[in-house]
Amino acid sequence: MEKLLIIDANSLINRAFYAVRFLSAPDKTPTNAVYGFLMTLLKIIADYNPDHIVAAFDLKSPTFRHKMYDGYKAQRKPMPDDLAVQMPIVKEILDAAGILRLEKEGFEADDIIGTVSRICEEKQVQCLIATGDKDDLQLAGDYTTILLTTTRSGVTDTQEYTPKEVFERYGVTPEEFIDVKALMGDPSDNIPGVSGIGEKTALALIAKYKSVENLYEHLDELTGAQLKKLSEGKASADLSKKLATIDKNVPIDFDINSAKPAINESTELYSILSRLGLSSIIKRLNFSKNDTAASDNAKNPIENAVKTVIKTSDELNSLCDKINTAKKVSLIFNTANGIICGIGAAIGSEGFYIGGEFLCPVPDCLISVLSNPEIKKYGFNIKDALVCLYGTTPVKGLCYDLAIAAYLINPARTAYSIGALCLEYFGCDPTSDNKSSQISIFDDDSSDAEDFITQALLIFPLYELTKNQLKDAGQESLYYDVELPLVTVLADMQAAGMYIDKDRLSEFGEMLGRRIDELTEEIYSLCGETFNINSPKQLGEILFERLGLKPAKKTKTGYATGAEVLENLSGKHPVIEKILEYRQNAKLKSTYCDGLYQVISPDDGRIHSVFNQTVTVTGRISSSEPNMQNIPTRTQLGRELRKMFVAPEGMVLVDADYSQIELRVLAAIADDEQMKNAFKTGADIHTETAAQVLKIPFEAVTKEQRSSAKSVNFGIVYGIGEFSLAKELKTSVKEARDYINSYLSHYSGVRDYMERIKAQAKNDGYVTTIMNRKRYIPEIKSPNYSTRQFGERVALNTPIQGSAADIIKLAMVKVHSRLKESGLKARLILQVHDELIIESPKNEEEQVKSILSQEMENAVSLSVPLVVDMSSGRSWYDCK
DNA sequence: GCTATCACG
DNA sequence: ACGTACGTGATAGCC
Repeated sequence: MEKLLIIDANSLINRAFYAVRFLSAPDKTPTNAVYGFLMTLLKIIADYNPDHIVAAFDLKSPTFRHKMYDGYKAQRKPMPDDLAVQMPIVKEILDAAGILRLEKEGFEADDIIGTVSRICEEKQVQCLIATGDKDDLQLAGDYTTILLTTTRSGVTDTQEYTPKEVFERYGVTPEEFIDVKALMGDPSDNIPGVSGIGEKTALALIAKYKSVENLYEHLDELTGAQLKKLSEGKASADLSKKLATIDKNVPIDFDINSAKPAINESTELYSILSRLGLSSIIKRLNFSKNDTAASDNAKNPIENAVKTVIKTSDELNSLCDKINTAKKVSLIFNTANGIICGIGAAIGSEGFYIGGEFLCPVPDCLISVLSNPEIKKYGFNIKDALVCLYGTTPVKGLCYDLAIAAYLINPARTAYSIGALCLEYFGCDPTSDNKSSQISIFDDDSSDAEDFITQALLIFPLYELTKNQLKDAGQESLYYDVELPLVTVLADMQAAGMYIDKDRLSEFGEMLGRRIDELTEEIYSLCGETFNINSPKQLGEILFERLGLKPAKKTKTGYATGAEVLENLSGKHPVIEKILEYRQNAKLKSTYCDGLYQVISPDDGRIHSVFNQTVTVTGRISSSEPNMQNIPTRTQLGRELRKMFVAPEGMVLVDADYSQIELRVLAAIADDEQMKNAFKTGADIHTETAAQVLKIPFEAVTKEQRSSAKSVNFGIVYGIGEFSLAKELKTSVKEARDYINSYLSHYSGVRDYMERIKAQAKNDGYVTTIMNRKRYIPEIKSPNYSTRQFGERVALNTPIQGSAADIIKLAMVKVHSRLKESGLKARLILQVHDELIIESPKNEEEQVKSILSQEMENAVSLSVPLVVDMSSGRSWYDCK
């Protein structure tokens, strides 16, 4: 007999969303409901092997039940956004899979399902209904079986319900199930039922009387409370029965033969699934080789590889010979604690592993391979190895870093491991496959060996795919001229580090410690109690309960006690300013004095921050362990810390920072004549803005007016809102709105740009920078207002912040190479987004300054000048 | 492991 | 009626 499967799509998707932990695609689109739904669907298909499949959906529009009863589903909360965005994706997938979708204005999925099942009953076709809701149990019939799915911790369990099972489980027939619901109601749909009658009573009554109507005819047989409840609830019971009854006569065109193929493994389906990163779904389907090769690849790209672990120096020598002949090798370094403890290498489909025992020191044959520019190296996170090899082995011929390529293709990726990339591009992860297989040649002490060989082997096939993607996205120049050379620049900076005056740092820390102790005592005494001032929870209780201050703001967990809140409270109680000072001192001591002290290298007394090239979504570099990009400067006390960062004897620090780079970038990409002119005159941009927007002479601009203009200039770059500007300016929303309007009518190019870039982001799904750096913005299509607003601000800001990042990165590459080719000892040691710091011998200072200003100001050619401010001094503090 | 806070551009 | 300026990283407290 032919078998038709009907999917109660909304029900299954909804269940899947709550049953599967949060998952997301590489572009951050949530996918847990999609994934869970498809897993359930595939399991049911595998278990029941239907000949036809249809999926029924609810529509947003009101149904006949809403018209009948205002309260219908009235209390239902709107779908979470993370779920709502997945609905259209599931539809897209079903369409691509050739699964017929049914939906009908004015009806619910259940009614469509009922109608289809009635048609099946009439035609005597076996009908299976996959759902997560018991509502459909009323549809069970001679030819109709309900598959009630429950998903627990990712495992789908199905219970079959034929009329027989319904009766065994509930003691009523499927039709009577409607009457049960009419009595007991359904809180999730807001069906009232009879107040005071629950599931147990309803089942018992219907088992005995068979229907609501018959029950009311025999009401005289009942007594007491039950009689009272039922008498009073008759109208409600009648209404509820109507609401609970599934309509089996929905006017739909449904021809069972239009639901032909079970699942069609189309190329389109493959591309959607791979876009979403749902490789485990892909694996379960049978896509043709052509599809999986649609992006040029076979399933396991390294199936026929040969793997060898180097055991002797002779073998290592002959490997090096091989590499010298091949002129091309992929390398993956196993680094830990600044030491290379292993190298995976591949030449074509031959993979090798060189263990740590051969690498301390690195043997000459390997050094000559690494430093030979003729031998092309394809790597992954090469910077780590460069840092390890710094000073002993110059590495030349770096021609690809896969991690960086993957970052440019989509900077929002969370996982950059080779395994994760392989999963994304090939639908399988050979690096994790290894772990389960037991291959005897690897069972000695080299447990890492196979993993690194596998990774090295995977670099080539991933290179082939990613390099084409870079080309298609127009990112070749960004990659080969900026990001790839930058790997070496960052490695050099990281290896160089920054010298710090250790003793002075600890003295400063002790000073702060003494002040913190004083403040602690004062705070305790002012509060009449000791507590942990560092605990926002305890502090909140003290301030807002014990001292009775007015809690201005709330957080998820309690009272907000941030600086902003406290500042508004200052004057209300003497302890507030003490707490603010305490906070400042505590922050400086713990994060900076103690934190930095711990990471001073015992070898050279310098701090070697890690510069991350694949972290930010906008293209900026980030700095960590420690973060050297957030050393205090805004307050005098904090700024003192910069006195600790010094150049060693005979050297100076040279500091160059771009003046207003983001606003200049904005002027250029928005092509705003007014703003470009403002920069061309060379006057202070904020004063200029104030003068222009307020239509007053430049000389007449007051400090306050300049400050407001500055806030607006910043705000524009971030995607300003009148509310936030009002808060920033401490003025009314109306005034803020007037200012923005006045600003935008003067800088009309900026206004146009804001509209243009948002439309573009909506249309393309991404925005780009001047060098074609790309960021996807799925949020901009969100049905949720604030999410979408966020997307719009990001669309506005990313090209600005990202283009500024492009520019300074290019400048860094140029400065680095100029310093090298000029044979200078000066070296770049730090980048802080719009600022470069070079440690230079005193006698090179002038030359260094000239290189910095030339290369930074001319890194790119914009329609506005780029201006660099330069300073130098013995300490970072002195660079002002 | 998450939240609140605060340091930077 | 709602939320409300972009991008980072480190620390401390707390579950």
